[in-house]
Amino acid sequence: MAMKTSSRPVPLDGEPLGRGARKQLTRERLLDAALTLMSRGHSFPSLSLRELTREAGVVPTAFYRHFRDMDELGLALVEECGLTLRRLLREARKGGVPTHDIIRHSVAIYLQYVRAHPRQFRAATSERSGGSPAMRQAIRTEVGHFMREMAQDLRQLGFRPDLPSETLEMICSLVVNTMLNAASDILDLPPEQPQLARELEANFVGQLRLIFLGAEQWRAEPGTP
Amino acid sequence: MAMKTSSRPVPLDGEPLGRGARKQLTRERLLDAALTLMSRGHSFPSLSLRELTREAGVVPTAFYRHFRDMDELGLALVEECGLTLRRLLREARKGGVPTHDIIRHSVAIYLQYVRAHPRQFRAATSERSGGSPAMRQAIRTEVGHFMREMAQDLRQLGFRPDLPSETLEMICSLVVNTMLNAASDILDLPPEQPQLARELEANFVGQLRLIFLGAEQWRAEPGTP
DNA sequence: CGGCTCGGTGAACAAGTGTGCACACATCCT
DNA sequence: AGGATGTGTGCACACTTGTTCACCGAGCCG
Repeated sequence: MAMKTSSRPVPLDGEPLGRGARKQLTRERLLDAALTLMSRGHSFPSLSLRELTREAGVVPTAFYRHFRDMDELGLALVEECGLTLRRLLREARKGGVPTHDIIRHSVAIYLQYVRAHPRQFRAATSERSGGSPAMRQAIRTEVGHFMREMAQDLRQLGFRPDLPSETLEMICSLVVNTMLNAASDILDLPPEQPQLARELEANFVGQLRLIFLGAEQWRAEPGTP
Repeated sequence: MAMKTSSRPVPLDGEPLGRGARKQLTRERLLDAALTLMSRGHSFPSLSLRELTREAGVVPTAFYRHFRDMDELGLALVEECGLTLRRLLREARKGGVPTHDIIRHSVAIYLQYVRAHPRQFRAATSERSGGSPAMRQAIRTEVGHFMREMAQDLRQLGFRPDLPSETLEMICSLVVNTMLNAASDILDLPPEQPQLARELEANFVGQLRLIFLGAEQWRAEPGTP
């Protein structure tokens, strides 16, 4: 008669947690496992349910206590990452009006943040055009929120108050896309190549400066330097 | 004894083809099958070898006559798509100096091309940050070629001859990224929504105009000691 | 305390997967 | 012509996958 040592949900800490708290904990473990596996090269659509639960340290069937299927987990993942990344915007909001040095500074902060949360950014940039149509749409919506917040911030900072919101959002969409591309590039270069990182960062700064240069000159008087 | 009607490589045409030609034909069929499956929502890393050969109309083991594994096929796919897309650049090269109407025109041509080759663009934008590290690197290289060609063209057209190649490539990299993002957006919107397509196209045109506006106003290093 | 809820478990299944092997047969090179 | 080459085939194997089912036992509510 084998001793069935079943039901050992949280071997880490012996603290007695509430049952709801415990549920959300393993739920977060599943989401975290997805991010971890993705950061190891797997792309989300190629993740298997079993692989995921293995990484999370639970039995495959436990998955269904939290999500109907992988798509649902994907959507939850997008939402969580979106929240995390928008927290970044709030932090970076402390910067000022877009002048050159401010851009350089913001870029440094941003890239530092990217490097500190590689799994989230890898997932965001990876599945932006990779996953299921539903997931793509969700990411697009999230990026849209991001872009709109940035536009609102620029307006509030008194940047080009003459421009209609439409134009401002067009500009911010360009900025956000550039930021995400830069994040993807940064995460892909070999870790022990500070020179490449410098070049990439300089490139990134240049692109943003170019964009804001164009934004400042947008619809300005033609032929008046 | 059952009649084994084996070895029927090409049931389509009875024309006797050279054996090497036949090989390349099924090779292209495999690549084509990959594109087709991807255009149906599958992302490349989630494609199975059997699914692919099924779509291509060959037996699974025949795959190994052409590629060692799926990764190798992926790289071949990237290369083929890169060639196809660079052909586009040659066509679009007939445009002139970047003025506003020229940009609008080029955008129209580009989007038309995107819509005419949805599978290639879907694959390119989808796996740009999605696939295996090797695949990402390959796509990055391909995009780099694209970007360099564009920079060379701009130079040859006499656009900002005072700018160093580095800056020009920085600008073109921004343009290329914007183009790919636009392609991804275009392919993702519902097919029966011309209004959304118009808005997206206007957005795209605006972003490119913004970039070139900034590029025209760009001045050399503002003092970096 | 006693029953109920419900997150987690293990066993089981059919279906699909990658890959090795021997074989057919059209094409090519002597 | 005749043998060599090499692409496509069929079969086989071990393995993983998603999903079902009954069951356990801790947490919660009366």
